[in-house]
Amino acid sequence: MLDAEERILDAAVEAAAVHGITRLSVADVAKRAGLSRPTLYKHFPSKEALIAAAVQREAGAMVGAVNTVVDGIDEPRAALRAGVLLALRLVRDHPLLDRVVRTEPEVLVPLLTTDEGLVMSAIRLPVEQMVARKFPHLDAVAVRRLADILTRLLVSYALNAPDDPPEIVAALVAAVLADGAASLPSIAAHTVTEETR
Amino acid sequence: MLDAEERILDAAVEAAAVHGITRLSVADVAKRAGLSRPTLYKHFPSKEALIAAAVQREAGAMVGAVNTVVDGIDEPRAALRAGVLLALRLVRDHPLLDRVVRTEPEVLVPLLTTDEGLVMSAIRLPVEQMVARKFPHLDAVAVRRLADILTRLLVSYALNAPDDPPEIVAALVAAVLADGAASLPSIAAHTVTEETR
DNA sequence: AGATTGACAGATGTGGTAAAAGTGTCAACA
DNA sequence: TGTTGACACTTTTACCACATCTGTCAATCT
Repeated sequence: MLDAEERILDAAVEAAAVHGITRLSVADVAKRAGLSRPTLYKHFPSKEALIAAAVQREAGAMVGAVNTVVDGIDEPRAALRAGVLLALRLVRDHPLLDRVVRTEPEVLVPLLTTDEGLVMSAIRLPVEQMVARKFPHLDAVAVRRLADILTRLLVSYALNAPDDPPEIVAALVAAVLADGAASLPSIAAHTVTEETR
Repeated sequence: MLDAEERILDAAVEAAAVHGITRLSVADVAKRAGLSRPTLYKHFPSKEALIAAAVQREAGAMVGAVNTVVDGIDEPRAALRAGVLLALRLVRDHPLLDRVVRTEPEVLVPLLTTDEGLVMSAIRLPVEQMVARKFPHLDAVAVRRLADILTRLLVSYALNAPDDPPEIVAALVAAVLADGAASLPSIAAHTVTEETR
């Protein structure tokens, strides 16, 4: 049998994807995990801690996957494009994130505005580390600023799906951030077909 | 005496900045404009039309100001920087916009997500036209994509104020979009002092 | 003993309703 | 012609009874 806490986190993500974040109840999570509420409270001290652990696990998995892809490519612009592409696909295909953005986006507002941009700062850290590894010639300040721009674009694409497919967007962002507007015409239609998995 | 409709729009913006968008009442607007509700309804057929006219006027003024500044500068990167700087200052100093983002950002959610990104598409049009004028060597598709990125960044900065001052952000965005990451180190501290008005 | 659970107290959220405020439109007035 | 008090209708607010949920026991089971 899987680790109990992993099973509980799976149940939490599943329940949230079905009923939404605002309607998430620990009774529902416990039932899906095959145990009762008091047992669940032995593993997680509160509902808030349960949610925090779940989002941390989901976000960590995404960051790890993107990190792996990025580190497997030497050339900065190609690595950037592959990382952005994977990130776009992960957020688009994540059932819970998709559910929240589509049906209850208002819960994201406090995370994006009030809490000093909690989401922004959480995403910016791994993004900044990746940028630092791929653009070693940039100093720390330039890295931070480039990471800020990239983070804002990623959040924007996650909240408001672009018209173009992820392959185009990834190639576009990588081209502009790496080489500026002058490199834009190099993003031709063939990029789509050859990159489509 | 000023034109009645202009006075009504002034009153509407003022009332919304004080009481918020959700608490905006046409009785309040009428009182501030120095007339009664029935008279106000002679000028605007409904509350919805009044709000639409107000945001259209405010947005139009901003777009016009940015357009003027951008068209006064030939060099693309400098024009881009000046336009972004002015846009950042305008949104930061706009009392109503500031009030909405700070105290009732949830009203922005439907505008940014559901309505097919009504705000995004409204802002993208003038941005796209400016980009097309300043980067004439780019084809229509490249212009649209560059404008999309610029629009997303502007909206992001409006919703979530950056750590750096507008002068830095403007120089940064202009440098990256025009020439890519390689041009980043050229954004030094002197840029701030010499640009601060 | 260690893990699990039914059951409880307090907090939180839901549904329904009556009062209040707001919208849009008259006919009457200046 | 331009303005407004007053009206019907809709939407919002305030309240309360009720249901649900959270977090924590002591009791139960293995």
